[in-house]
Amino acid sequence: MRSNPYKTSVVQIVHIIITTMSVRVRFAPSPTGYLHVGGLRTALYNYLFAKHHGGTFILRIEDTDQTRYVEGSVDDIVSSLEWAGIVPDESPQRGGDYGPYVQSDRTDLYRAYAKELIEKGMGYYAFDTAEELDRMRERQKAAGIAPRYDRSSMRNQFTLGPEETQRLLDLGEPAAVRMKVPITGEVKFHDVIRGNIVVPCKDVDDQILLKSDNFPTYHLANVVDDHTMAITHVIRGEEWLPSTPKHVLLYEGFGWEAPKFAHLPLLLNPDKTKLSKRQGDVATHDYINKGYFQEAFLNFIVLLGWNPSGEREIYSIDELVKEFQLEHVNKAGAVFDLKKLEWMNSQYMKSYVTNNLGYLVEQVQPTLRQRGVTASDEYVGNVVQLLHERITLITELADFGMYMFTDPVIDEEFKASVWKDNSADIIRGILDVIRTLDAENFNHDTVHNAISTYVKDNGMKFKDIGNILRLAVTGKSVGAGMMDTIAILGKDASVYRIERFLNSL
RNA sequence: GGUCCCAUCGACUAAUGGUUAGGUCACCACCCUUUCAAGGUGGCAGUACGGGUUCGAAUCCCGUUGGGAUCACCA
Repeated sequence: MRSNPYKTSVVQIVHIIITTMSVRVRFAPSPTGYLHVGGLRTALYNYLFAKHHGGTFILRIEDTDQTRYVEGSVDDIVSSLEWAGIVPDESPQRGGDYGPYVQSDRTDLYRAYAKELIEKGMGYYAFDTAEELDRMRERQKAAGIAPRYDRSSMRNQFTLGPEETQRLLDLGEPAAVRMKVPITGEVKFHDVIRGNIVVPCKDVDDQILLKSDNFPTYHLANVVDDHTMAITHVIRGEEWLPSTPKHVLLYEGFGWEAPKFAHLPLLLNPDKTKLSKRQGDVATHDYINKGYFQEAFLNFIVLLGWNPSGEREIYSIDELVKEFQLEHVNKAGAVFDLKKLEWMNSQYMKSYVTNNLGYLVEQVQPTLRQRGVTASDEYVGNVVQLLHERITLITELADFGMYMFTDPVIDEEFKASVWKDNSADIIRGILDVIRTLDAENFNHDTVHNAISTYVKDNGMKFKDIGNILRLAVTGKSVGAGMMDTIAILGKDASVYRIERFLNSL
């Protein structure tokens, strides 16, 4: 195939024409808390798929359960997506031609379609109370059969008859609308990631479509919305797979063409269960607050379930858009491996140090100010450069590198382990050497040369002075190379620190 | 328990009937070295099991086992 570039390009062009016609996908979270990292990945895949095909990415809020609504969660979702750079083309905030984009603003629609379903004989009224349903399930459980709505024995329009049903309706009795699932036959559908799936109708429950509070359930609302919003591909988590037959049946009932389905593998805890709060941070804002880089986090999360080659790890968002293919999404769940995330973050750290140091300085300055430290951007940049290989998160810089901004605190344990009788004399000697250096021409090389000469002249090795010099200048046992550290501190600060240290002896 | 989904190194994955099963994280060793890192080199380690189909199977089919999801007037 490679040998015929002409053929390849024609195939590509046809592919592009077919697939860029009008891909429309949506991310549809419910405002019940924060944006889960699994949700972020779902949004990312939707976004990449849309952009890859030149299509439209839509944000829709699924708030049909009023009891679960959590104040502020829409803000969290929107701001987290914004942080990630996953910006919807249509959304409650932006609007669009297919709005409203909040389900609670669309309830008239769902009611009308529920009514249509009843008229078509695909839906029916049910009057059972929560207690009656509980008892039904208990009976079924006792009998050892699967809990399922028993259309033939419960209080619904079939067992009650048309007159009684109408009477109850007129009385304003609380009524739900259920889906009338065929007794026989099977539901077939195709999943882009998993292939063909067949489920016998007898295993599909008569799902509630419209609750007695007149709000729709997810099942009705998502089908109606996806159809009316002209969604072409439903890309969602695997947890929706078991209820997809219901949705397919609804599309058939309405006489609508169903969108293509793609069910994404789950994100997993280390013990392989569905990623949960109990075993670590699951909110996107947790990772934002910890200071993970946006690009690193996205890069990490996108590779959880999808990989364009297996030979490369670092991808820019543009490359991801270019490479993304639903067909290459894995079927099996992926463990969320923090260690690899940290590695990914440090890779980006390194690249920012060489390509975008200003970005890092911008991130560090607020945390320094919080600790009462004022330092120039230039100096902060130098320190970031000096220490970045020793931290994984840029937010750790202020803690790890505080000794570069304030008077050192002596690590007494370290001191005890390296301090010898002649140490003070050596430090004094080095201090004298540093004093002779030109403050204007004070850098790694001049410092290194001067100190090396001193070491050699006194018949020592660098090993003999390294630790005590570090102790005198930084107070700590770990840190960047001493010559660089002293050079960045500058002559005055270095002299001051060593003098201060000697005075404290 | 019913239904559905899934199964390559410890983890993320590549290999879509023909490779000594490749890469990355983690781990181990060595090198570098003034500490700690970073970096370099090398190593450990995998097709869950059993049957088929085929000249040839990680790859296709069946079964077993294991794991997961889901079974609400939640999404």
